[in-house]
Amino acid sequence: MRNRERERSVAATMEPENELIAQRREKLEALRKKGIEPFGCAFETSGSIGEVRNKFKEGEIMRAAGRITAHRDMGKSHFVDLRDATGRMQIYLHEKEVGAEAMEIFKLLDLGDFIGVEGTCFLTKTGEPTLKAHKFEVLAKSLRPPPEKWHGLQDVEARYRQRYVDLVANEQSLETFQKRIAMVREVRRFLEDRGFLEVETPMLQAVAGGAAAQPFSTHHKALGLDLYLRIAPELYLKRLMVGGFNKVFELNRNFRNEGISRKHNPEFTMLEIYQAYANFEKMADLMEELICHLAERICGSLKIEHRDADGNVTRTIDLKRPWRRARYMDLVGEVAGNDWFELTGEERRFRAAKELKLEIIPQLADFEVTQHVFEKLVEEKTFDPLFVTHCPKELVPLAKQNKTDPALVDVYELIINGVEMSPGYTELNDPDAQRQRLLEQAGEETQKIDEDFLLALEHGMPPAGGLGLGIDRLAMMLTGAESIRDVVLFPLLKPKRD
RNA sequence: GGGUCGGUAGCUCAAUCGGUAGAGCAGCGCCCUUUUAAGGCGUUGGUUCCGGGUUCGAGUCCCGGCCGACCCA
Repeated sequence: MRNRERERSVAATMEPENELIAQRREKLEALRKKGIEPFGCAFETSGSIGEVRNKFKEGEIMRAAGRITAHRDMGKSHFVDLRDATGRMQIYLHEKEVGAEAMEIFKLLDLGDFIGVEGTCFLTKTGEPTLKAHKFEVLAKSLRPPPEKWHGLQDVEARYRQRYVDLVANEQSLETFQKRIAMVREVRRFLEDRGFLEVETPMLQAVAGGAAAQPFSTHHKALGLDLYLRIAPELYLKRLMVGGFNKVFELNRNFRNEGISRKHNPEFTMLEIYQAYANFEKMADLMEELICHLAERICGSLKIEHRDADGNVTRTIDLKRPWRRARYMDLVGEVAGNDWFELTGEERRFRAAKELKLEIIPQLADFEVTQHVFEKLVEEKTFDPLFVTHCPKELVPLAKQNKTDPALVDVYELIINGVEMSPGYTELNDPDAQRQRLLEQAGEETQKIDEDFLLALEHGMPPAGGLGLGIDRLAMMLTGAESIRDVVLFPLLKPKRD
């Protein structure tokens, strides 16, 4: 009694109830009146639905549990689809098998409810593997109706806000996330097989270093200490190099307090790898190998096809090795004229604006004008893999300068699918040069100097290669997602208010 | 931050020039013992995102706001 009263008051505090929800609540009560607890307990299964389907053998008894996603009512016999993330299994229900009482309970079930079934495997006329139920249990009642069965959940906002509904209603969305999960698993296997150790370094940092980005700030009460969520793990992974770890990686979240776009979520997943005694070229080889491995494992091919909603191929990315490697200056020359670097700053601005039709705001430094040309005319137009090497040092303060041209750094920037996918460096391990470079950059980028990191370098860091890989962007490339929000389970949105 | 587009039943979508808000699915009732987007007959369901304004009359036009998508910065 008391329970029921509490339930009513819970219901009453929520939004005005619609008829469909009210009906489901009535069924909930009706089940309880029959002595059935609609939010059941543990149910022994023969495995996930996918596993039951694999083990399926005519005549054998199996137990499966899942969500009811379809009901085909033939009068005395009923067909029900049971689903979980591993697949679908058809259940056949008939009064002869389960008894009249169970059929009364079955009438109180809805699409979206969870049940557990024990039944005999058989094939229908059309050859569909089916469990002929002899008993079933109610495992959980769903109080809200599922989306339309054919179109699924289309509303983009609802798909992000209620991803759990999206995953149930849209098979394509489920596939995308399963691919992402497989990708992350394969990255770990690949690196472990090659002797890399996975490490965990601080996400709360007193100085947010390792990249030029706005951090999120927070506060530790007990220490009275302002802290930042990390924008990169780089400086801690390098401390581990100092500590004697020669091959390490970290695969986890970074946070950047900046704009949200098709390519940016404030929290995103990054892989960083460091290898002692390597250089950027060795890291490029490793990256090539890793991404090809992932493509083969997840997509079964090095040719990745992106399709639109109608299934037409909109883009094909060819990952066939070896991947092109070209110098930054040569690539800019290809699109902006081979004399680009002989021009004065003024001439470059003029050409970029007038001939190349780019918007050049006056605040840009000279190297930023060139970088803008690079981003618009090279990066955004390059879909097959391209390693851009020997970038200007202003762009990369943590990499080693080139021996023959100190204006350049020994790095690659890997572009695939029109976006920067992975940077790789020959890491700077000279503490004095590192301090100088950070000071040069700190002026404009408000990057504070991490003195403890410099202290670590003074203890000696072996020469090393390092790389980063944007896992979200890689997932977009491998799944054909147009937006990062389609590969992040719960992307950041403004809360909905009344 | 700026621009463009969008928000209609639980879901997917209609609604002509400003003139009674509709359909399919889901739900509910009935028929049907191998269906699979099951089928047939009937039927319920609306704060048209929110707040103002114009008008005899607003889902539609105007202003403001909220949320989202895309583009730009």
